[in-house]
Amino acid sequence: MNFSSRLLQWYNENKRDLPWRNSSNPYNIWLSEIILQQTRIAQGIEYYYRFLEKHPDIYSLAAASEDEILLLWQGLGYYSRARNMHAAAKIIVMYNDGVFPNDYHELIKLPGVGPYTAAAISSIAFNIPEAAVDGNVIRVLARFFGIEDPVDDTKTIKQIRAIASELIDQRNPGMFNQALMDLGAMVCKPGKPSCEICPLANDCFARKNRLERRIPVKRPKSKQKDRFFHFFVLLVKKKDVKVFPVEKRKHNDIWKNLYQLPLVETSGMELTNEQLENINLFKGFDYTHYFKPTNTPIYRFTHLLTHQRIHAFFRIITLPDDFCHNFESEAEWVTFDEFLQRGKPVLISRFMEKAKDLLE
DNA sequence: CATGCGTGGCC
DNA sequence: TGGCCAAGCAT
Repeated sequence: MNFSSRLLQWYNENKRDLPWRNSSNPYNIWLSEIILQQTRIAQGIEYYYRFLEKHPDIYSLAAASEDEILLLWQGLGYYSRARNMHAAAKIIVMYNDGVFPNDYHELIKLPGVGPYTAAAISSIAFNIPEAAVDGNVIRVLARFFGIEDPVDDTKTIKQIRAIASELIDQRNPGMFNQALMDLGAMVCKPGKPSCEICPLANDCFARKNRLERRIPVKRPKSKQKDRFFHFFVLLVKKKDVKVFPVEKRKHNDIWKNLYQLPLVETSGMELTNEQLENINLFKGFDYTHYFKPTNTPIYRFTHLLTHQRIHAFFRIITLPDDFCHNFESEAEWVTFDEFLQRGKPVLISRFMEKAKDLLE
């Protein structure tokens, strides 16, 4: 039996029962593919249900606000996926009458849709023979064919795409692509591949040469950077209701367009009086009149990202009831419950839970 | 084209 | 514990 036949037979007997596999609706397929980019199924599956329930079709998604979509996406990470997906929905509704593009070259024009996702939608939803090459496929084919160049190199990925295009089953491209990915996820795993149950093991270069643990080869990773974030809850009591200002992150940095508390970023742990002037909100307001950084209780969190280690310090500052917030500011004042309805980084959510009693 | 973008699970 | 990894993409 050839590569494709062995693979498809294995898939037929071992495939996972995943919710989007019960659908051929391109909207559902697209949604699942965006959610699963760089994300484990176990983490993404609840979000898939949540999105479909709230926005069962592309018109519903396109009509939503970006804030609402980011709240739905909260906790899933890589938030540009949510922003791009929402933008793509608007484009499809506005310029294509809500009809999902059924062509690889049209699909890849959509924001958030790259070579992998365009091929996945093409093959799974429209039965077009485009090879969907993700991390799983790269690992399987690198091992099978003994490709020892770094797989995070664009050249190597292109090479593997070309190989996959030769191998793909012309009759069942969607099934072929998903089979290769399932094999990578369930059998040809990164750490300990289960070669003894692999349908391709007999002809696998890495298996034959005992290189399963050496392939795929990866380039050394860049170092983690330390960043120091000082967040402030500027608490004001209005008629027995506690409110505080929040702001939207707008610059091109982590968590773009998510909400946060007023922030000062410093180069080290310490926060000086002078640096308080860097708080974006209420320029010209003398914070030091109300508190000293050194004697205010601090809630500390360390938040790990792929390339950054965020050292976060949260301070709750109580301002007088008659505090006049008549300063130049883009701040919005919210209650604890209102803030829960804004899309936030997990770091902020963790703090909010910890400080719940003090803030509501 | 190298780099940055989140979060959680695993050992 | 800390490093690796997970259905990539944009710039």
